[in-house]
Amino acid sequence: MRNLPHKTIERLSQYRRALLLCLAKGKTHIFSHEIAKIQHITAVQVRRDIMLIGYTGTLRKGYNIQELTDLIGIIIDSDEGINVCTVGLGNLGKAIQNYFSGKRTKLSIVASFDIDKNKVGKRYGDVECFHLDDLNKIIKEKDIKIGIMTVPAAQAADIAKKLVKAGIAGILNYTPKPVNVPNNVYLEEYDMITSLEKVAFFVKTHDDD
Amino acid sequence: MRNLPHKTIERLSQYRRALLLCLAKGKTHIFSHEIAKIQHITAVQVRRDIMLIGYTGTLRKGYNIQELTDLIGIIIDSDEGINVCTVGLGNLGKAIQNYFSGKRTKLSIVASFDIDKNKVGKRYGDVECFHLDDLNKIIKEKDIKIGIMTVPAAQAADIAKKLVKAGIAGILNYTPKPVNVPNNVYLEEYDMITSLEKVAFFVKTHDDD
DNA sequence: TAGATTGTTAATCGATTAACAATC
DNA sequence: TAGATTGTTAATCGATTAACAATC
Repeated sequence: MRNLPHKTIERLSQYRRALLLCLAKGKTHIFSHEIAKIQHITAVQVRRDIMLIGYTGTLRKGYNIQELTDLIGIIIDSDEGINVCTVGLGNLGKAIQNYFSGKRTKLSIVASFDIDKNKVGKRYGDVECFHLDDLNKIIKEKDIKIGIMTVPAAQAADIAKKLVKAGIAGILNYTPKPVNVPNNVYLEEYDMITSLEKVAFFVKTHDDD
Repeated sequence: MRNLPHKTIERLSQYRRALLLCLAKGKTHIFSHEIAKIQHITAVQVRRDIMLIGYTGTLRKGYNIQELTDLIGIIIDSDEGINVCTVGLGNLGKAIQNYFSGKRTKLSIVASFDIDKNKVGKRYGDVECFHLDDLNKIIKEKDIKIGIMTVPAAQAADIAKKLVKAGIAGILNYTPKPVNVPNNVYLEEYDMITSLEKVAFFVKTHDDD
Protein backbone atom coordinates (compact mmCIF):
# COMPACT_ATOMS: atom_id res chain seq x y z
CA MET A 1 0.00 0.00 0.00
CA ARG A 2 3.07 2.20 -0.20
CA ASN A 3 2.60 3.61 -3.64
CA LEU A 4 -0.76 5.28 -3.31
CA PRO A 5 -0.80 8.48 -5.37
CA HIS A 6 -0.75 11.68 -3.30
CA LYS A 7 -4.10 12.72 -4.66
CA THR A 8 -5.64 9.41 -3.70
CA ILE A 9 -4.44 9.86 -0.14
CA GLU A 10 -6.09 13.26 0.01
CA ARG A 11 -9.34 11.92 -1.33
CA LEU A 12 -9.34 8.93 1.01
CA SER A 13 -9.11 11.33 3.90
CA GLN A 14 -12.11 13.19 2.52
CA TYR A 15 -14.08 10.06 1.73
CA ARG A 16 -13.64 8.93 5.29
CA ARG A 17 -15.06 12.11 6.69
CA ALA A 18 -18.02 11.96 4.35
CA LEU A 19 -18.55 8.30 5.15
CA LEU A 20 -18.52 8.96 8.87
CA LEU A 21 -21.31 11.47 8.40
CA CYS A 22 -23.28 8.87 6.43
CA LEU A 23 -22.72 6.30 9.15
CA ALA A 24 -23.96 8.76 11.73
CA LYS A 25 -27.15 9.08 9.73
CA GLY A 26 -27.63 5.33 9.89
CA LYS A 27 -26.74 4.59 6.28
CA THR A 28 -24.98 1.25 5.87
CA HIS A 29 -24.10 1.11 2.17
CA ILE A 30 -23.16 3.64 -0.47
CA PHE A 31 -22.59 3.66 -4.24
CA SER A 32 -19.55 5.15 -5.90
CA HIS A 33 -21.69 7.78 -7.58
CA GLU A 34 -23.07 8.88 -4.22
CA ILE A 35 -19.59 9.44 -2.81
CA ALA A 36 -18.70 11.15 -6.07
CA LYS A 37 -21.62 13.53 -5.73
CA ILE A 38 -20.66 14.55 -2.20
CA GLN A 39 -17.06 15.17 -3.21
CA HIS A 40 -17.85 16.68 -6.61
CA ILE A 41 -15.73 14.27 -8.52
CA THR A 42 -16.51 11.40 -10.87
CA ALA A 43 -17.71 7.97 -9.80
CA VAL A 44 -14.88 6.39 -11.78
CA GLN A 45 -12.35 8.22 -9.71
CA VAL A 46 -13.98 7.02 -6.50
CA ARG A 47 -14.00 3.43 -7.73
CA ARG A 48 -10.41 3.66 -8.85
CA ASP A 49 -9.27 5.02 -5.49
CA ILE A 50 -11.14 2.25 -3.71
CA MET A 51 -9.69 -0.30 -6.07
CA LEU A 52 -6.21 0.97 -5.24
CA ILE A 53 -6.66 0.22 -1.57
CA GLY A 54 -7.97 -3.22 -2.43
CA TYR A 55 -11.52 -2.94 -1.21
CA THR A 56 -14.42 -4.33 -3.21
CA GLY A 57 -18.08 -3.50 -3.00
CA THR A 58 -21.08 -5.42 -4.22
CA LEU A 59 -23.00 -4.80 -7.40
CA ARG A 60 -26.34 -4.40 -5.75
CA LYS A 61 -25.54 -2.44 -2.64
CA GLY A 62 -22.28 -0.70 -3.42
CA TYR A 63 -19.76 -0.33 -0.61
CA ASN A 64 -20.25 -1.24 3.02
CA ILE A 65 -19.63 2.09 4.72
CA GLN A 66 -18.35 0.69 7.99
CA GLU A 67 -15.91 -1.66 6.30
CA LEU A 68 -14.67 0.98 3.91
CA THR A 69 -14.23 3.53 6.68
CA ASP A 70 -12.27 1.03 8.73
CA LEU A 71 -10.06 0.10 5.81
CA ILE A 72 -9.28 3.74 5.03
CA GLY A 73 -8.32 4.09 8.67
CA ILE A 74 -5.95 1.15 8.39
CA ILE A 75 -4.39 2.66 5.29
CA ILE A 76 -3.91 6.25 6.33
CA ASP A 77 -3.70 6.15 10.12
CA SER A 78 -0.79 4.84 12.11
CA ASP A 79 -1.52 2.08 14.58
CA GLU A 80 -0.06 3.87 17.53
CA GLY A 81 -1.23 7.37 16.73
CA ILE A 82 0.87 10.41 15.97
CA ASN A 83 1.53 13.42 18.16
CA VAL A 84 1.37 16.87 16.64
CA CYS A 85 2.24 20.38 17.77
CA THR A 86 1.46 23.84 16.51
CA VAL A 87 4.06 26.58 16.53
CA GLY A 88 2.63 30.07 16.76
CA LEU A 89 -0.59 30.67 18.62
CA GLY A 90 -2.01 33.52 16.60
CA ASN A 91 -5.46 33.30 15.10
CA LEU A 92 -4.45 30.64 12.64
CA GLY A 93 -2.81 28.51 15.30
CA LYS A 94 -5.88 28.79 17.48
CA ALA A 95 -8.14 27.94 14.55
CA ILE A 96 -6.24 24.72 13.97
CA GLN A 97 -6.20 23.97 17.67
CA ASN A 98 -9.98 24.26 17.77
CA TYR A 99 -10.50 22.18 14.64
CA PHE A 100 -8.76 19.23 16.22
CA SER A 101 -9.65 19.80 19.83
CA GLY A 102 -10.69 16.49 21.33
CA LYS A 103 -11.56 14.95 17.98
CA ARG A 104 -9.12 12.41 16.63
CA THR A 105 -7.54 9.62 18.53
CA LYS A 106 -4.89 8.72 15.98
CA LEU A 107 -3.76 12.26 15.40
CA SER A 108 -3.60 14.51 18.40
CA ILE A 109 -2.24 17.95 19.02
CA VAL A 110 -0.38 17.62 22.29
CA ALA A 111 1.45 20.93 22.53
CA SER A 112 1.62 24.43 21.15
CA PHE A 113 4.45 26.94 21.26
CA ASP A 114 4.62 30.69 21.38
CA ILE A 115 6.85 33.42 22.75
CA ASP A 116 4.03 35.53 24.19
CA LYS A 117 4.22 35.47 27.99
CA ASN A 118 0.45 35.81 28.18
CA LYS A 119 -0.06 32.62 26.23
CA VAL A 120 2.66 30.41 27.65
CA GLY A 121 1.29 28.20 30.40
CA LYS A 122 -2.32 28.61 29.32
CA ARG A 123 -4.45 26.06 27.54
CA TYR A 124 -6.07 26.53 24.15
CA GLY A 125 -8.49 23.91 22.94
CA ASP A 126 -7.30 21.49 25.62
CA VAL A 127 -3.66 21.92 24.68
CA GLU A 128 -1.00 23.52 26.80
CA CYS A 129 1.07 26.33 25.34
CA PHE A 130 4.82 26.16 25.97
CA HIS A 131 7.52 28.70 25.40
CA LEU A 132 9.32 28.40 22.09
CA ASP A 133 12.58 27.98 24.00
CA ASP A 134 11.32 24.64 25.25
CA LEU A 135 10.47 23.36 21.78
CA ASN A 136 13.29 20.90 21.55
CA LYS A 137 12.71 19.50 25.01
CA ILE A 138 8.93 19.16 24.73
CA ILE A 139 9.05 17.61 21.26
CA LYS A 140 11.32 14.90 22.55
CA GLU A 141 9.47 14.42 25.84
CA LYS A 142 6.10 14.11 24.19
CA ASP A 143 7.35 12.20 21.14
CA ILE A 144 5.91 14.74 18.72
CA LYS A 145 6.26 13.74 15.07
CA ILE A 146 4.56 16.56 13.17
CA GLY A 147 4.85 20.32 13.52
CA ILE A 148 2.32 22.78 12.14
CA MET A 149 3.86 26.17 11.48
CA THR A 150 1.56 29.13 12.00
CA VAL A 151 4.11 31.79 12.81
CA PRO A 152 4.68 35.05 10.89
CA ALA A 153 6.63 34.69 7.65
CA ALA A 154 9.71 36.33 9.10
CA GLN A 155 10.18 33.50 11.57
CA ALA A 156 9.43 30.64 9.20
CA ALA A 157 13.00 29.64 8.35
CA ASP A 158 14.13 29.73 11.95
CA ILE A 159 11.22 27.67 13.25
CA ALA A 160 11.64 25.08 10.52
CA LYS A 161 15.26 24.68 11.47
CA LYS A 162 14.37 24.26 15.13
CA LEU A 163 11.73 21.67 14.32
CA VAL A 164 14.11 19.69 12.17
CA LYS A 165 16.79 19.81 14.82
CA ALA A 166 14.31 18.55 17.39
CA GLY A 167 13.80 15.49 15.19
CA ILE A 168 10.38 16.17 13.75
CA ALA A 169 9.33 13.84 10.90
CA GLY A 170 6.83 16.06 9.10
CA ILE A 171 6.08 19.76 8.78
CA LEU A 172 2.93 21.48 7.65
CA ASN A 173 3.90 25.04 6.78
CA TYR A 174 1.13 27.64 6.78
CA THR A 175 3.41 30.62 6.56
CA PRO A 176 3.60 32.24 3.14
CA LYS A 177 7.33 31.56 3.07
CA PRO A 178 8.71 28.30 1.66
CA VAL A 179 11.07 26.57 4.05
CA ASN A 180 14.03 24.27 3.62
CA VAL A 181 14.06 20.84 5.18
CA PRO A 182 16.24 17.78 4.70
CA ASN A 183 15.00 14.91 2.57
CA ASN A 184 13.94 12.74 5.45
CA VAL A 185 11.42 15.30 6.69
CA TYR A 186 8.12 15.33 4.87
CA LEU A 187 7.06 18.86 4.02
CA GLU A 188 3.66 20.13 3.00
CA GLU A 189 3.17 23.82 2.33
CA TYR A 190 0.04 25.82 1.94
CA ASP A 191 -0.23 29.45 1.16
CA MET A 192 -3.52 31.29 1.61
CA ILE A 193 -2.45 34.34 -0.30
CA THR A 194 -1.60 32.28 -3.36
CA SER A 195 -4.95 30.53 -3.19
CA LEU A 196 -6.79 33.82 -3.07
CA GLU A 197 -4.73 35.23 -5.92
CA LYS A 198 -5.49 32.14 -7.93
CA VAL A 199 -9.21 32.54 -7.40
CA ALA A 200 -8.87 36.20 -8.35
CA PHE A 201 -7.04 35.27 -11.55
CA PHE A 202 -9.70 32.84 -12.67
CA VAL A 203 -12.47 35.21 -11.72
CA LYS A 204 -10.85 37.86 -13.87
CA THR A 205 -10.09 35.48 -16.71
CA HIS A 206 -13.60 34.18 -16.72
CA ASP A 207 -14.96 37.70 -16.97
CA ASP A 208 -12.98 38.18 -20.13
CA ASP A 209 -14.93 35.71 -22.21
CA MET B 1 -2.51 34.70 -21.63
CA ARG B 2 -5.67 32.75 -20.94
CA ASN B 3 -4.30 29.25 -20.97
CA LEU B 4 -1.73 29.44 -18.24
CA PRO B 5 -1.65 26.16 -16.30
CA HIS B 6 -3.14 26.34 -12.79
CA LYS B 7 0.17 25.41 -11.26
CA THR B 8 1.94 28.16 -13.12
CA ILE B 9 -0.53 30.71 -11.77
CA GLU B 10 0.16 29.53 -8.25
CA ARG B 11 3.89 29.75 -8.75
CA LEU B 12 3.71 33.18 -10.34
CA SER B 13 1.94 34.43 -7.24
CA GLN B 14 4.74 33.00 -5.14
CA TYR B 15 7.51 34.28 -7.39
CA ARG B 16 6.08 37.74 -7.09
CA ARG B 17 6.17 37.71 -3.34
CA ALA B 18 9.72 36.42 -3.32
CA LEU B 19 10.71 39.01 -5.91
CA LEU B 20 9.20 41.83 -3.90
CA LEU B 21 11.36 40.80 -0.96
CA CYS B 22 14.41 40.83 -3.21
CA LEU B 23 13.50 44.26 -4.51
CA ALA B 24 13.14 45.51 -0.97
CA LYS B 25 16.69 44.35 -0.34
CA GLY B 26 17.87 46.42 -3.28
CA LYS B 27 18.52 43.54 -5.64
CA THR B 28 17.80 44.43 -9.26
CA HIS B 29 18.38 41.19 -11.17
CA ILE B 30 17.92 37.52 -10.41
CA PHE B 31 18.76 34.22 -12.08
CA SER B 32 16.28 31.42 -12.58
CA HIS B 33 18.23 29.17 -10.27
CA GLU B 34 18.04 31.77 -7.51
CA ILE B 35 14.26 31.93 -7.73
CA ALA B 36 14.25 28.16 -7.88
CA LYS B 37 16.24 27.90 -4.70
CA ILE B 38 13.89 30.19 -2.79
CA GLN B 39 10.84 28.25 -3.95
CA HIS B 40 12.44 24.81 -3.73
CA ILE B 41 11.73 23.92 -7.30
CA THR B 42 13.92 23.52 -10.36
CA ALA B 43 15.38 26.35 -12.41
CA VAL B 44 13.88 24.83 -15.54
CA GLN B 45 10.43 25.13 -14.09
CA VAL B 46 11.02 28.77 -13.24
CA ARG B 47 12.27 29.50 -16.75
CA ARG B 48 9.38 27.67 -18.31
CA ASP B 49 6.82 29.59 -16.23
CA ILE B 50 8.48 32.86 -17.19
CA MET B 51 8.58 31.79 -20.81
CA LEU B 52 4.85 31.10 -20.66
CA ILE B 53 4.10 34.67 -19.68
CA GLY B 54 6.36 35.89 -22.46
CA TYR B 55 9.08 37.56 -20.46
CA THR B 56 12.72 37.19 -21.37
CA GLY B 57 15.79 37.75 -19.28
CA THR B 58 19.36 38.31 -20.29
CA LEU B 59 22.12 35.74 -20.34
CA ARG B 60 24.48 37.67 -18.13
CA LYS B 61 22.20 39.16 -15.55
CA GLY B 62 19.13 36.95 -15.57
CA TYR B 63 15.77 38.60 -15.05
CA ASN B 64 15.11 42.21 -14.20
CA ILE B 65 13.21 41.89 -10.95
CA GLN B 66 11.17 45.06 -11.29
CA GLU B 67 10.07 44.24 -14.82
CA LEU B 68 9.23 40.67 -14.00
CA THR B 69 7.28 41.68 -10.91
CA ASP B 70 5.31 44.20 -12.92
CA LEU B 71 4.55 41.70 -15.64
CA ILE B 72 3.35 39.11 -13.16
CA GLY B 73 1.07 41.81 -11.78
CA ILE B 74 -0.32 42.49 -15.22
CA ILE B 75 -0.95 38.79 -15.73
CA ILE B 76 -2.54 37.82 -12.45
CA ASP B 77 -4.08 41.02 -11.11
CA SER B 78 -7.14 42.74 -12.49
CA ASP B 79 -6.75 46.31 -13.59
CA GLU B 80 -9.53 47.64 -11.42
CA GLY B 81 -8.93 45.49 -8.36
CA ILE B 82 -11.24 42.92 -6.85
CA ASN B 83 -13.26 43.16 -3.67
CA VAL B 84 -13.34 40.24 -1.30
CA CYS B 85 -15.30 39.29 1.79
CA THR B 86 -14.89 36.70 4.51
CA VAL B 87 -17.84 34.82 5.89
CA GLY B 88 -17.42 33.61 9.46
CA LEU B 89 -15.28 35.59 11.85
CA GLY B 90 -13.90 32.78 13.98
CA ASN B 91 -10.18 32.38 14.45
CA LEU B 92 -9.62 31.38 10.86
CA GLY B 93 -11.60 34.31 9.52
CA LYS B 94 -9.66 36.69 11.71
CA ALA B 95 -6.38 35.13 10.65
CA ILE B 96 -7.19 35.79 7.02
CA GLN B 97 -8.39 39.28 7.83
CA ASN B 98 -5.05 40.04 9.47
CA TYR B 99 -3.01 38.53 6.67
CA PHE B 100 -4.50 40.91 4.18
CA SER B 101 -5.12 43.88 6.40
CA GLY B 102 -4.00 46.99 4.57
CA LYS B 103 -1.66 45.08 2.26
CA ARG B 104 -2.83 44.67 -1.28
CA THR B 105 -4.32 47.28 -3.47
CA LYS B 106 -5.62 45.00 -6.18
CA LEU B 107 -7.22 42.54 -3.85
CA SER B 108 -8.94 43.94 -0.81
CA ILE B 109 -11.14 42.50 1.84
CA VAL B 110 -13.93 45.02 2.21
CA ALA B 111 -16.41 43.21 4.43
CA SER B 112 -16.82 40.30 6.78
CA PHE B 113 -19.98 38.55 7.93
CA ASP B 114 -21.00 36.77 11.10
CA ILE B 115 -24.11 36.12 13.14
CA ASP B 116 -22.53 36.92 16.49
CA LYS B 117 -24.03 40.13 17.90
CA ASN B 118 -20.75 40.94 19.60
CA LYS B 119 -18.90 40.96 16.31
CA VAL B 120 -21.41 42.65 14.04
CA GLY B 121 -20.66 46.35 13.76
CA LYS B 122 -17.08 46.01 14.97
CA ARG B 123 -13.96 46.21 12.85
CA TYR B 124 -11.39 43.47 12.52
CA GLY B 125 -8.18 44.24 10.70
CA ASP B 126 -9.69 47.44 9.28
CA VAL B 127 -12.75 45.65 7.95
CA GLU B 128 -16.29 46.10 9.20
CA CYS B 129 -18.25 43.04 10.26
CA PHE B 130 -21.83 42.84 9.01
CA HIS B 131 -24.64 40.53 9.98
CA LEU B 132 -25.01 37.49 7.76
CA ASP B 133 -28.57 38.59 7.00
CA ASP B 134 -27.16 41.55 5.10
CA LEU B 135 -24.85 39.43 2.96
CA ASN B 136 -26.79 39.82 -0.23
CA LYS B 137 -27.21 43.56 0.18
CA ILE B 138 -23.59 44.30 1.12
CA ILE B 139 -22.12 42.10 -1.60
CA LYS B 140 -24.06 44.04 -4.19
CA GLU B 141 -23.45 47.44 -2.64
CA LYS B 142 -19.73 46.92 -2.33
CA ASP B 143 -19.37 45.02 -5.60
CA ILE B 144 -17.75 42.03 -3.90
CA LYS B 145 -16.54 39.38 -6.31
CA ILE B 146 -14.92 36.76 -4.09
CA GLY B 147 -16.13 35.14 -0.88
CA ILE B 148 -13.87 33.33 1.56
CA MET B 149 -15.78 30.79 3.62
CA THR B 150 -14.51 30.29 7.16
CA VAL B 151 -17.71 29.10 8.80
CA PRO B 152 -18.25 25.78 10.60
CA ALA B 153 -18.77 22.79 8.31
CA ALA B 154 -22.43 22.56 9.16
CA GLN B 155 -23.14 25.92 7.56
CA ALA B 156 -20.99 25.47 4.50
CA ALA B 157 -23.70 24.46 2.05
CA ASP B 158 -26.03 27.22 3.13
CA ILE B 159 -23.42 29.96 2.95
CA ALA B 160 -22.25 28.82 -0.46
CA LYS B 161 -25.80 29.02 -1.72
CA LYS B 162 -26.21 32.52 -0.32
CA LEU B 163 -22.94 33.68 -1.89
CA VAL B 164 -23.91 32.29 -5.26
CA LYS B 165 -27.32 33.90 -5.05
CA ALA B 166 -25.71 37.24 -4.24
CA GLY B 167 -23.82 36.96 -7.52
CA ILE B 168 -20.33 36.16 -6.28
CA ALA B 169 -17.84 35.13 -9.00
CA GLY B 170 -15.42 33.06 -6.94
CA ILE B 171 -15.43 31.14 -3.66
CA LEU B 172 -12.53 30.03 -1.53
CA ASN B 173 -13.87 27.36 0.78
CA TYR B 174 -11.93 26.68 3.98
CA THR B 175 -14.58 24.56 5.60
CA PRO B 176 -13.86 20.83 5.54
CA LYS B 177 -17.09 20.30 3.61
CA PRO B 178 -17.12 20.39 -0.20
CA VAL B 179 -19.76 22.74 -1.56
CA ASN B 180 -21.77 22.86 -4.74
CA VAL B 181 -21.60 25.84 -7.04
CA PRO B 182 -22.75 26.45 -10.60
CA ASN B 183 -20.23 26.33 -13.42
CA ASN B 184 -19.85 30.06 -13.74
CA VAL B 185 -18.56 30.40 -10.17
CA TYR B 186 -14.90 29.56 -9.69
CA LEU B 187 -14.41 27.34 -6.66
CA GLU B 188 -11.23 26.59 -4.77
CA GLU B 189 -11.37 24.35 -1.73
CA TYR B 190 -8.80 23.71 0.92
CA ASP B 191 -9.06 21.34 3.78
CA MET B 192 -6.65 21.55 6.71
CA ILE B 193 -7.62 18.21 8.14
CA THR B 194 -6.84 16.45 4.90
CA SER B 195 -3.47 18.18 4.69
CA LEU B 196 -2.55 17.07 8.17
CA GLU B 197 -3.72 13.53 7.51
CA LYS B 198 -1.64 13.50 4.36
CA VAL B 199 1.47 14.56 6.26
CA ALA B 200 0.71 11.90 8.85
CA PHE B 201 0.40 9.26 6.15
CA PHE B 202 3.74 10.07 4.60
CA VAL B 203 5.41 10.33 7.98
CA LYS B 204 4.14 6.87 8.79
CA THR B 205 4.98 5.44 5.37
CA HIS B 206 8.47 6.82 5.53
CA ASP B 207 8.99 5.20 8.90
CA ASP B 208 8.19 1.85 7.36
CA ASP B 209 11.22 1.70 5.15
C1' DT C 1 -34.22 -10.22 -18.85
C1' DA C 2 -32.84 -5.17 -18.76
C1' DG C 3 -30.65 -1.88 -16.09
C1' DA C 4 -27.43 -0.51 -12.85
C1' DT C 5 -23.35 -1.19 -10.91
C1' DT C 6 -18.37 -2.56 -10.01
C1' DG C 7 -13.48 -3.33 -11.29
C1' DT C 8 -9.92 -2.55 -14.46
C1' DT C 9 -7.24 -1.57 -18.63
C1' DA C 10 -6.06 1.61 -22.07
C1' DA C 11 -6.20 6.33 -23.67
C1' DT C 12 -5.86 10.99 -22.67
C1' DC C 13 -4.75 15.01 -20.40
C1' DG C 14 -1.75 18.00 -17.65
C1' DA C 15 2.55 19.00 -15.46
C1' DT C 16 7.48 18.28 -14.83
C1' DT C 17 11.94 17.32 -16.39
C1' DA C 18 15.69 16.14 -19.66
C1' DA C 19 18.18 17.65 -23.32
C1' DC C 20 20.26 20.93 -25.94
C1' DA C 21 20.97 24.92 -29.22
C1' DA C 22 21.93 29.71 -28.79
C1' DT C 23 24.17 33.42 -26.58
C1' DC C 24 26.99 36.45 -23.90
C1' DT D 1 37.71 31.06 -25.26
C1' DA D 2 35.29 28.40 -21.50
C1' DG D 3 31.58 28.60 -18.48
C1' DA D 4 27.20 30.00 -17.23
C1' DT D 5 22.92 31.07 -18.53
C1' DT D 6 18.39 31.43 -21.15
C1' DG D 7 14.59 29.67 -24.05
C1' DT D 8 12.32 25.84 -25.93
C1' DT D 9 11.20 21.24 -27.70
C1' DA D 10 10.66 16.52 -26.79
C1' DA D 11 10.32 12.89 -23.38
C1' DT D 12 8.64 11.40 -19.17
C1' DC D 13 5.93 11.13 -15.27
C1' DG D 14 1.57 11.35 -12.75
C1' DA D 15 -3.32 11.78 -12.60
C1' DT D 16 -7.86 11.56 -14.73
C1' DT D 17 -11.14 9.75 -17.76
C1' DA D 18 -13.09 6.74 -21.40
C1' DA D 19 -14.36 2.36 -22.46
C1' DC D 20 -16.04 -1.90 -21.45
C1' DA D 21 -16.36 -6.78 -19.61
C1' DA D 22 -18.42 -8.96 -15.71
C1' DT D 23 -22.05 -9.40 -12.51
C1' DC D 24 -26.24 -9.25 -9.94
